[in-house]
Amino acid sequence: MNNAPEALGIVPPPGSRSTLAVRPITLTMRGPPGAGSDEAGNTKASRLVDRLREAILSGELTPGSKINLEIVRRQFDVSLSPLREALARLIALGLVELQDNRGYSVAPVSLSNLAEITRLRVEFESLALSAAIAAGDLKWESEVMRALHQMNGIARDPADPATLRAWEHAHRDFHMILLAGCAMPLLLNFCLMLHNLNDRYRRVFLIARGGDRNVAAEHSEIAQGAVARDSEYACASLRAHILRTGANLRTRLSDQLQP
Amino acid sequence: MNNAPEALGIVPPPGSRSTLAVRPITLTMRGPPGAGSDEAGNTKASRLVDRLREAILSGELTPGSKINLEIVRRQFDVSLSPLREALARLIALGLVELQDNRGYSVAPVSLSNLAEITRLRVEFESLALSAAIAAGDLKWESEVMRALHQMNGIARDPADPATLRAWEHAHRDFHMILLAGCAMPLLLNFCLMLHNLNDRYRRVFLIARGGDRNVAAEHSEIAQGAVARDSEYACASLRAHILRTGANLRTRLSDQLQP
DNA sequence: GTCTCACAAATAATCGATTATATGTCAAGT
DNA sequence: ACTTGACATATAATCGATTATTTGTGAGAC
Repeated sequence: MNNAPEALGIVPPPGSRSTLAVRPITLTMRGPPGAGSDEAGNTKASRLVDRLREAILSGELTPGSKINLEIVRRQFDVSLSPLREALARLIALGLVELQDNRGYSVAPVSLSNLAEITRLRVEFESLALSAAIAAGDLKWESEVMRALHQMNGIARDPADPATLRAWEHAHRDFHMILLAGCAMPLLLNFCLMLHNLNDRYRRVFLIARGGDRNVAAEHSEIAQGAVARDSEYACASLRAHILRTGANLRTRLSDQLQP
Repeated sequence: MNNAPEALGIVPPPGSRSTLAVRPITLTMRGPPGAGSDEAGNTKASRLVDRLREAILSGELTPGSKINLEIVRRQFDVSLSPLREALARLIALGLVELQDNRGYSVAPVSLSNLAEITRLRVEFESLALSAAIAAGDLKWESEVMRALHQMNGIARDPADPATLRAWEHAHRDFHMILLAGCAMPLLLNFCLMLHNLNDRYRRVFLIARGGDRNVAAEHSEIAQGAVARDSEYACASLRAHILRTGANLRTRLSDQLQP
């Protein structure tokens, strides 16, 4: 036991004397902080992760369906190696599942799954937001306001999917930047995952009717509470926002499940 | 947009008419419920996941170090494909990180990381335990008692690593079974991940001195509170247990960081 | 009719070799 | 001496082909 590390194919990090190293590497997230891990991505596998995530979140890949590697491989014009690697990485995002020797499948949707996502979002995002309000600095406040403005500046046109995607992107950015001040990378990752899963329900089951006027107001409310450092108010607004969306989705989903 | 699903290489789940399917597939976890995803694993990639996880949790793979694919490949006598896939899956467990074109590295350790793990465990496990107590049935109670007995029946002999591993395994099982009644698979997964990360700190930095007599008592306390359906008591005990371990680890870790 | 087994087709998993990218080294220039 | 750039080496990423496993199908037994 406990051989020299080199014997196991690992290279001690630079500047570490023997056992330990404390490095500031971003966990799982690439690119600048606050970016929803959307950056271009240099490798095929990374680009595949982005494309497949989008395909799943948009509903293009049916929830619960099996993923035929050969067909996807041809579709995206890649080899199996990066495809399998990308799918394996999507497990971390909660978007695909794997059964040994039976391949990958798109994460299914269900009422109970939606309920859990909503409940956990309430808990996790409240925790993150209150921590962010306690720890965040002026730069964070500014970022929140920027993201809010950016999102509210995008008009969602149901006829133009590009605007929908752009808004979804800005929306996720807003929520993640709001929480990013909490200085808890693991928690942020969990929140991002839940957000992704929630987005799928919204995009697949909530045919974006343009007149979501109150949503913009809700977001503003949350942001104002945050920059005013009013943790109670901000968290209550955020909770209400999440629960409202959740209830809305639950109705739509149960409609579509027993038609 | 929104082509026929078949065009994108996906196969609609059996029994689904057109868009939806609600299946009971276990998320990310293989094997019977309560098993810490430790089952043999049929594919090389799955076996690699288990072996690499053990290597990381035991500290055999130095925290923060880069992983040289060629060396590991030879070490474990596999090809690159399953190795990369296994590493990609370990991202989901929080044990490795990836930087495009710079390869994989073992997740680093730090005081702030430990602090976050401890804090999130307190939050998440309290939530899960109270939900489990509210929702769990007699079968769940019995499982908890079984896991408790199993764990307390294993004597940890510092001279024999096999006993240490066996206890770690039983310990993780106990904690996960305790929470398993909560019927929130996503939350359970988060708890499992945090538990894994915490285990590494304990195994690497806490040279198991055998006389951890109070730990057994703490576990019994939690279990008794759980089966007695005393949510307050059980959660308080669990919280105290987590915080005690966390404080203990913090001391050891900061000692080793500045020797 | 239905159950079981054997076989065939489909698909998942893996391998060995190749290509692309990053890292280290050294010479030329300032 | 220090920087810059070109080259060589090391390593990560990808490919095309092969192997292993599962799934579908049909013949035969009961």
